[in-house]
Amino acid sequence: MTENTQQQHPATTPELPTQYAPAEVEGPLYERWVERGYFDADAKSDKEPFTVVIPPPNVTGSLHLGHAFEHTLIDALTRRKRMQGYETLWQPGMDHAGIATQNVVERELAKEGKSRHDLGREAFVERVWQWKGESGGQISGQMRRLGDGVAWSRERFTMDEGLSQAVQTIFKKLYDDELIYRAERIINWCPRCLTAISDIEVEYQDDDGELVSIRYGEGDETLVVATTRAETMLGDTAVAVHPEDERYKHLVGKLIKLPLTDRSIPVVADAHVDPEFGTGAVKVTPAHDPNDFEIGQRHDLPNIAVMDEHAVITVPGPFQGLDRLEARSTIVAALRAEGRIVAEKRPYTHSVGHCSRCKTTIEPRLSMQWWVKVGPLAKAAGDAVRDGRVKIHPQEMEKRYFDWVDNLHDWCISRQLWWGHRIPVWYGPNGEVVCVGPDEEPPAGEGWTQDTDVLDTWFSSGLWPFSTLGWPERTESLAKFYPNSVLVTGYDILFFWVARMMMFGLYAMDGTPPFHTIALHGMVRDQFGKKMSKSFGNAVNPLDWMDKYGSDALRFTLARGANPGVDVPIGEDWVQGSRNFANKIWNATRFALMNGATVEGPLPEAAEMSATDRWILSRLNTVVAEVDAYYEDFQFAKLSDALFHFAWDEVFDWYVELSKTTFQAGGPAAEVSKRVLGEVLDVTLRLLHPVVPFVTETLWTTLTGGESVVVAEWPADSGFRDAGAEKEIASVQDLVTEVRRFRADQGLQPGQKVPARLTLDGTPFAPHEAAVRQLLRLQPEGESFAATATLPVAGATVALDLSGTIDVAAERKRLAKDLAAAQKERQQAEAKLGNEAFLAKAPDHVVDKIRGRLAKAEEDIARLQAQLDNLPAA
RNA sequence: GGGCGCGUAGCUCAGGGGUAGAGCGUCGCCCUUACAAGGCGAAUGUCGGCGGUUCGAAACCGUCCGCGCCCACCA
Repeated sequence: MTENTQQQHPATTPELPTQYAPAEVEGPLYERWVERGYFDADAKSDKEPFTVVIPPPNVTGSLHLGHAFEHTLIDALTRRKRMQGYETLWQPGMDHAGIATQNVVERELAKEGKSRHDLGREAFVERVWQWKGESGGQISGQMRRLGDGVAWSRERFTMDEGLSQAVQTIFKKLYDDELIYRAERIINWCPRCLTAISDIEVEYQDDDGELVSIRYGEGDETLVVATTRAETMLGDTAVAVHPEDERYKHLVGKLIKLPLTDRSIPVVADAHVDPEFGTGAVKVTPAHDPNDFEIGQRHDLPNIAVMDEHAVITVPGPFQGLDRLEARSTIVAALRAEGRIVAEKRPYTHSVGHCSRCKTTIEPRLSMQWWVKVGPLAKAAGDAVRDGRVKIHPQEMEKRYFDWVDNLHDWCISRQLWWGHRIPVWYGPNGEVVCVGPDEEPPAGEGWTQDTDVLDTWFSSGLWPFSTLGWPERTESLAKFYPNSVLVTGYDILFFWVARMMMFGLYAMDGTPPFHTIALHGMVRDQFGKKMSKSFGNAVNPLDWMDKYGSDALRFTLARGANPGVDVPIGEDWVQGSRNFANKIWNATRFALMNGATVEGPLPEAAEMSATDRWILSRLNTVVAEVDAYYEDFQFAKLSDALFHFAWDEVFDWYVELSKTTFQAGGPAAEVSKRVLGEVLDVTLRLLHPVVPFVTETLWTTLTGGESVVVAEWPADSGFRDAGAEKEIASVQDLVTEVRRFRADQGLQPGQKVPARLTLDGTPFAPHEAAVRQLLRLQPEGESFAATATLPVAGATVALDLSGTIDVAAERKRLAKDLAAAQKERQQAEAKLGNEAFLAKAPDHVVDKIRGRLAKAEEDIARLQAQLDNLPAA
């Protein structure tokens, strides 16, 4: 350190090369953090806890940019809290993701030409565990690369033993409370995955279909029904009409012939039918449509299933063995042959449900399944948000949440899969249910069999906030870290996961909601705002960008795009920009080290500091306060942007540049500035650390000699503000900018020295003369000085000797343009101030602002006029 | 069919009653000993259209147009 700070030339500063090479430093830094136990969470600690769980990634492969984004936000939050002195727990783990993972492994098997049935259940599950090992390894590798400060020793998996215990315990509790039951209902069946899925696992999309109108009945007693799923007619057990529909009143209660069968079915009156729609008569297939099922229940109709689990027709006869699509066209053809198609098929776009995992069209099917009775659970979950015990951020999302929990149907939790938590229910020889749970063995003897189904994967992830802490055991960790402080997750799983955690958390933890705040983020999109997907070819492996630009660059880019609840686009150029920022911080710190910036000891008294020093410290503390406020509101984009501009624009481009002459001159003023520069960098690096942990760690430890910025103290606003210094430096900036502009306009090479006479009216500018001269390459005036351009800026005058090189015409034109603008500005301001209504109604600060604007305009006019007058004749 | 949100610089997005902002991109000049992954300077918008409220509207209200998302049992 000491050696380092004595160096004067970059060539002899071996510790920090001129370019930041992230790939070389990130990996070792991360492992050091882990070894030192920074990320561990101690349940016995006296510190206030800060808990956040990872939304457990599915073990279906590797992490994508969406995970990188989410992890960046969570990691930044916890790193800040850790620096603030909280006992932080960032709970890691993964999700077995039942159907998703099973599908992935089945696809792998298919490559070998095998199906899961070739292996059998046990071997298949073994195979999935093997897959889980590989996928899990990749995922944790990516998390380390990203810098996720998780408590690795506490890593959990939704299928590990403790969590299985939790699953069985809550299942039993719910069953005993009659909140879990078994019933035969219409469920969403995926004929490809061969399992039931819950309502939210169905994705509806508008598909093109054909609506055919079919005449049912014989002779006078006929009516016409329309359908897009003609094949289901084989299972029709009624035709329904509206009770008030005069057209059909005479038929209600009668039996009419069902075409293609030897059955006749009743016409029933049911208010569900919309008489305005189609013909006003609806075919009723209770075994294959949820609405029809309900009509069937109301009218005591039989349920006739016509398809098996593969959606193949099972009704004996000509259609048996056809799959549903073949059956559809074949049946329509047969009906047409009988003259029963009254209106030809017409194209019809309608909403069709698809399996969210494999996109296969769902077949509604009557089936015996296990259900969670959600009523009381959902009520509690809604109330917890309604009464403010749990906050949803951004608040607009609350509406969606209420919409969901207030209108929830019972949750089908059984899945006909092999990978997952097997349902802890045994059936006796006569099919009677014996439950179960972790503490009960099934009765000894023959004939008892366990349910072969597994639970919906969200059943176990719904327990995540407390199952990971040891529940149902009343562990120290549970006491310390439940409820979670905040949940950070995507709005896309608000219903799947968040609402379920709310329901289960409140239920299992005696009414204590699982978290205080739910912070929802958006989805990562490509640089054009398009959804990322593998098939579209715009998906990015986060590792590629991390290898190329560093983890910090990726994290900073993602954080900068993170407006609450809004999707975040990202493109490679932007990551590159963030890498440039990291490099900029790197080099600014090198500069500070080379110039002997110090971090030891108290800050100098205000009276000892230059206006430049006071200005930057004033700004620094303002930024500290801003960043804190933004963190509390999950405004990652804002806080990242504030830090970016403060560091780059204010500290690096102005403070450092203005201080160079001070450093060069040496003496007491230089010592003061060295301390200030050290302070500013020290604090800025700490502020940046949660978002860009790696580069800040290297720089901060080098600068301060501290152990690690991970455990450094989070900066506090000292309260220091100096409005006078801020104003003074703003004036200096104006002066410098104006002269730079002039130089550029006049085509003066940036490096070219120009003799100049600086007249600094009043004291404020005098101390800055040396800095200004250096920044602007202004030399002392020579004997032959001939002022050819004069630029008075807010109390200062700069006369430049341009030795006749000035382009007078161009400058005159420019000045005239500016003068016109200033005059217009003055006119507008005068008009406003002359407006009675404005003066009467506008608030004082607005009026003052306009007055200020007028004054500024007048000053500009005077200055510009003077400049014009001082221009030599062309 | 309901609900929510969005249309602001070439692209992606902040902002939100008191003179239009950022990043990236573009143009010009510079390797000025922290940094060319850099410095300095510049250009760029009828803030989707039309009405209304207001002293003042990109912002608030209405309406229309164009997008997106969520929910829903339209056969």
